[in-house]
Amino acid sequence: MTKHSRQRECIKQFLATRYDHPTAETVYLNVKEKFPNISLGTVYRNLSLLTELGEIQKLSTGIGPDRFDGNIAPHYHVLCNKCGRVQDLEIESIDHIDTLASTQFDGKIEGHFTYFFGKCRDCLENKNNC
Amino acid sequence: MTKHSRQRECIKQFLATRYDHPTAETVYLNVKEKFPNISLGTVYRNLSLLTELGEIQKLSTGIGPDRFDGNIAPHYHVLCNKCGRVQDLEIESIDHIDTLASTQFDGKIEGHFTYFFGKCRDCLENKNNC
DNA sequence: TTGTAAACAATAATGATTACTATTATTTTT
DNA sequence: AAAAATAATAGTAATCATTATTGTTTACAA
Repeated sequence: MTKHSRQRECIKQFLATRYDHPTAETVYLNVKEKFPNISLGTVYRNLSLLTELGEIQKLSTGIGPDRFDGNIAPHYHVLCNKCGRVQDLEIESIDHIDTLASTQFDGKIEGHFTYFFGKCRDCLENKNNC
Repeated sequence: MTKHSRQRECIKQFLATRYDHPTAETVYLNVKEKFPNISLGTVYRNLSLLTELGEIQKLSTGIGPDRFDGNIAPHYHVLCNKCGRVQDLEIESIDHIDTLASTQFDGKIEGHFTYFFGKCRDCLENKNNC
C-alpha cells in the first residue's frame, strides 16, 4: 500500500517543469532546495516507484546515467553525440516496426524502444563551446 | 599503432562462436580457460577496442550489463523480459525512421538504435523454469 | 639483439545504483 | 483526537559494472 510523501510529490512536480530529461543527481540537487536533507537514495527510490506507476518515464540511453522524463505521452528522443543532450522528438507512430519484427520472431513482440542520435542544432552551429 | 595480442584474438574468436550476446564477465570466464591469468580489465579494454575498430558490436540494452555481439552485419535484437535473454532478429531495413525523424528534428539525425522487447518462445511455453 | 611502445596482470578507484537500519511521517483504527 | 500500524525517510554502507593506475611483459622494428 503506497502512502503519500511530500518528497515524491516534489520530485514529480520538478520533472513536470523540465524538458531536458535530468539525471537522478540533477533531480536530487534541485529537490534539495525544498527538502535540504533529502537523501539521494530517496530520490532513486521514488524515481523507480514513479516509473513503475507509469507517472514518469525512465530513459536508459546507454550513454551516461539514466535520465527521467515527466512527459509520459508517447514520443521519441534524440541524443546529441557531441554535447550529450537529450531532446524530445514528436513523430508519427512507428509501431509498424513491431509488426514487422513479429513476422521474423518466434515469440511475442510487445514493443520497442528507439533512440535517435546525431548532432543538435547548437552543436552544428558551434554554439555549445564544443 | 595497435599491436597484435593473443588475448584480443581469443576474445574475438570466442565472440564469433557465440550467438547469445555474452557480457564482459562471461567473455572473461570463457577466455580464462585458454589464458588462466587474463584479467577482467584486459577483457574490458579489448572489448572496447574491438568495438571502436568496428570488429564487434556493443549492446547497451539498459537492462543489466552491456553485452557484446561478434556479428557486425546490420540486424536487430529482441530482449525477453521474462528470462532476460537477447536474441537476434533479422528484419528488412527500418532506416526510413531516420528520414522521418529528420523531418521533425532541428539538427542532424545520423542513425538510431532500436531494441524490441517481449517474450521468447521458451518463456511463452514455460520451458525456461520461469 | 636491443630499444621502444603497446599490451598485460593485478589491483585500486570511480560512478551509478541499491540495500540496510533506526527514525519519522502518513494513514488507519480505536 | 490519541494510539497503533506501517510505509517512507535520512543517513550510510554495500554492490555492481566499468575505468584507471602501475609496474612488468610482449610484440615488433631498427
